[in-house]
Amino acid sequence: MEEIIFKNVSDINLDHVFQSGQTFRWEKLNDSSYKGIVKDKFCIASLYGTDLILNVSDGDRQFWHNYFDLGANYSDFKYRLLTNDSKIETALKNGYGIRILRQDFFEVLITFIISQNNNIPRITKLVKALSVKYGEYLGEFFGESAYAFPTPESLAAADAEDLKEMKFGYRSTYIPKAAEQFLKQGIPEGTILEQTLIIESYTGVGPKVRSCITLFGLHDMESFPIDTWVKKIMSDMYGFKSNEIKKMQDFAEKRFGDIAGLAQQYLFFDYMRKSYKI
DNA sequence: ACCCAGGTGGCTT
DNA sequence: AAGCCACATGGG
Repeated sequence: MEEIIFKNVSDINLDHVFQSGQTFRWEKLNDSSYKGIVKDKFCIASLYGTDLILNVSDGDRQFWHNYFDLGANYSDFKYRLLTNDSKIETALKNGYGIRILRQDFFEVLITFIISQNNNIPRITKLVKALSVKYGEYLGEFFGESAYAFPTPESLAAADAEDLKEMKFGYRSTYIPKAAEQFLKQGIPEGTILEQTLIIESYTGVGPKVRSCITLFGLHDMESFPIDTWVKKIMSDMYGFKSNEIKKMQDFAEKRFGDIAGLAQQYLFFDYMRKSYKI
């Protein structure tokens, strides 16, 4: 294990980063630390004041700098959101340390296919079980065997019947199918509109899951995923009816512009936290 | 026994 | 284009 230190990191809080429903591969250890697996690396991330300390199996500083999106200025983002909409202030305060991680596209594709009509604790369990069964063994890590997220090849070869036994339910057939399509097409390229069409052509991917994939897997900060929580937020805060999805999208685009996805994360995190009382 | 969770596919108006 | 409904599973 090697240590990487990023000093004076602003706008970061590990609970906010890892419990905002963007990744399902990090586990809380104590007040200041999480352990997680990213690609074929494991990591213990700790925050002491404004110093982000990583103990990692692979000390590639640039990789982790990119993963945590440390090149971006989130104070500026928040300032812009607030000047456009004073109503978002509470959510910005409660989720001040959210950052949009730069995650692996394929992992995001599969985990958000799993996420549909499901809840975060259960998604986390399923993603872990999937990694244990189909992912590469990385070694012992905090007294536990660590496994990478499965490769497209291994999931393309997975048997849907096995996935059913693992309780993936009706999503079982979607997973090998998606992996197979990804092997043929790779990461979608072109304009965001072209990418959108490709991503929604996956079975089990509709507008909401696609939106999460472009936001978290392609770092398209304009994407504004509307799930059951966001529907509630949009009706409680802004007076929309719960079936007015198109109107909500247009509103978000107008009000939050090129960082609507980030605004969504602050709102989602704040509302979900209050409802779950985590 | 119902309702809900980071919804979607398929079918019917 | 919009409105139903089935779909697996587990927790409240």
